[in-house]
Amino acid sequence: MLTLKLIEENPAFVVERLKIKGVDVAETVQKIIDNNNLRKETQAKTDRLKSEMNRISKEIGLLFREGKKDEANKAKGRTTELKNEIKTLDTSFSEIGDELNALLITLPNIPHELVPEGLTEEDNLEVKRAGEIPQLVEKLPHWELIKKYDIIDFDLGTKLTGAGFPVYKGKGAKLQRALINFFLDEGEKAGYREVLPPIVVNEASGFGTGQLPDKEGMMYHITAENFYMVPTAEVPVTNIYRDAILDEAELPVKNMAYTPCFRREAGSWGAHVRGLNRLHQFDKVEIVQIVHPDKSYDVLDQMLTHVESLVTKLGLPYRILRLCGGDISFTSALTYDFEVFSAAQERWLEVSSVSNFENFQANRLKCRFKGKDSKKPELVHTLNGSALALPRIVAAILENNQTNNGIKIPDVLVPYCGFDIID
RNA sequence: GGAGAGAUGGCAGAGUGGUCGAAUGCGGCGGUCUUGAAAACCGUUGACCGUGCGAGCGGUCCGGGGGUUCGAAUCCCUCUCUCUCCGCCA
Repeated sequence: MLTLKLIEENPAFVVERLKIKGVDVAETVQKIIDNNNLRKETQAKTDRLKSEMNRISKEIGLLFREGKKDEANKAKGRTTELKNEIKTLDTSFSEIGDELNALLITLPNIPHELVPEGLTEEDNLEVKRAGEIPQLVEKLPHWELIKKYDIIDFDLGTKLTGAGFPVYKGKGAKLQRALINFFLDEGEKAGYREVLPPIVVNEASGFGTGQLPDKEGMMYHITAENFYMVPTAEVPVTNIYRDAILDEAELPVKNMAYTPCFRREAGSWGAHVRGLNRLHQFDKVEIVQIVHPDKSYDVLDQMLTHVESLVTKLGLPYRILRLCGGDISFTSALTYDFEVFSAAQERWLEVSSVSNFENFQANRLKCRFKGKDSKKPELVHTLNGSALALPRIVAAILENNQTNNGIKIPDVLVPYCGFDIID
């Protein structure tokens, strides 16, 4: 969430900038300011009364010690009214605080100045395109290739679970494992520490990274324990640093994790989501950084370079898009999407999304750092990106590398797979 | 799943109704001594909110929430977590 300080100091700026995200928050911002003023007034009042109460309590303590029981009991009488007043004020104080919070969490992050205007994905800005689009004579879409070579089985997954939960078989399974290991090894070379987190998380974690309360519907909910299955490793990996005060010297913190990801994707099925294009369960390696506020945009570039190296090494044609105001996520200040071209579908498929959240997530997480000379802890900046999500990469590899003899495995993956062709 | 014990500052650990934001030790920071360092000694050492230009002042926080009391780290209820024993089990 946005910091109260920013809203207090520059309400017009907040309202103006959020128009780029297609929302008008003028009313909410005004309510927040009013609410905050009321909160301050209320606190000033209660603090005064509490101070008085503390004073009397101490006096009573002293009187008892000196054995002046009558005087002490007399003093007690004066506290009854005070006590009631404090209770009433305290209640309204916490109600005001709850309301304020409820308002604050409805505001999306302020988009960075580079974010293009526009409301739909049509308005995203292509900033780079590279790689050769293969010219195929005979092109089968991946959903036919997987049947032809018997490597991924959707029907079987439907039998075991339901639609969108494929079963990977033989070389198909091994290709998954190869990609995961390749991505993790590349991440390690780039300085990321591997973590293997839980893939179910509690409510506080869901809130910390912004999936809750708004996007509750995206996650599978385990109601018996009130746990959620992770839609991305971002949730557990970022929440490691919830309620943490880091030493400035520890920054940047660079973590990565492989996890399966679970998404309900309610109501988002249609013609474009055949085969591997959209799943309820898929594999992904995620990179996460926690950095000094001054460094976050350099780090964003660094992360883009890393993701770019992955698609390049896999030999996939790709483009990089800077997301426009309407397409960028609620929590992000600046996001770049990577898309690879899948030659049989003749479509660009999103395989990575790299974002700088600035201090928006950090404020929810209460993740701060303290410098050697700084008195006050300061919010960190958080960033994350997929590096990479597997299914669409697999789709593109299968489609782009198909030959009459089988599907050629990209050179970098051959050592991981132990075979160079799927036939 | 059954029985019991516990949760205190960065860590260890005292504190069972009042002057406790909390002894003590370790760690951290500053200083004295030293060519430098170590040792020793002295000082210092949390977060949040409000208020003030500021020094400061006021409030809240001893796992979370609620209660008793003039007053709660301390008593009661409840939740979560940790440990020990038993059962089950990869």
